[in-house]
Amino acid sequence: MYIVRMDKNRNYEEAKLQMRKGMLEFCTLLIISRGEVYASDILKELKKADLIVVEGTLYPLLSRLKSDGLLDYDWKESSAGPPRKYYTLTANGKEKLSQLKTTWKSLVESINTLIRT
Amino acid sequence: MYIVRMDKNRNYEEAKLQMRKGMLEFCTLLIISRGEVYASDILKELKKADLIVVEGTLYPLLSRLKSDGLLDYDWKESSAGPPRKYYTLTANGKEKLSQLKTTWKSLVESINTLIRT
DNA sequence: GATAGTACCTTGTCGCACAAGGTACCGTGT
DNA sequence: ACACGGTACCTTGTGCGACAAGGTACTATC
Repeated sequence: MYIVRMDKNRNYEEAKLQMRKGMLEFCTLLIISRGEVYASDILKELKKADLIVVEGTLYPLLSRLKSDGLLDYDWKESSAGPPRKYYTLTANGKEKLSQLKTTWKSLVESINTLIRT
Repeated sequence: MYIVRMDKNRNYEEAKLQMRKGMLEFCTLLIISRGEVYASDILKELKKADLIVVEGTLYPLLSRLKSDGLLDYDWKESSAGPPRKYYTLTANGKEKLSQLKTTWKSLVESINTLIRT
């Protein structure tokens, strides 16, 4: 006898309609899609985009994305310091990102319409 | 002897750097700025913009904005049904909205740059 | 005076962003 | 050899807010 959990907040079909919640996720995927990066790189990029994030936010997010199968990582040694986790998008991650891009565009469209009216 | 609460999450100076959290707030202010509306009107408009919201989300939000001095309301009778609360922006609300518009534009800029790169 | 429609609001749950703190690896200086 | 400063990973505890579900109250119609 199994109990089926709906896992509401990981429902990616509905995520389409909740873009505001996924901003950070979207940007993170976006940054990773541009090339292998590790956590500190991502933090730097997010800050450039005025999306303030701290480690305590980013690491759990990366773990979530990993366990959702959107990300993968490889350990690579650093010339100075401990090894780093370099993240890449999986096929699912790319798929997801492309959906999010579409949603993003239509959200921007909608809000710009609101602003102009 | 008073205890001073910092009330972290109502700090509107920092809100500039946390746009993603304020999407819903932003859109709500935007909608109200276009003319007197009541809750159901706002819900309809938000849904048009693909920002799914339910009553249980909107009412507390409106109360928060009211107690922050960004909104005001007047009771008006309806031709059919109970009276309605029609919301308007206060001076502070207009000020806040104009800040948020600026932040929104620069956020869109940043993300579009990320997308293009 | 029941029902249907509209409108406002509250309660309980859960995920997430954050602050703060913790572990571990590496090279350099003494 | 070992203490340190720098880097990188991760966890724990707190509070807010989005949501689902349920509740109150007013109006008109049958």
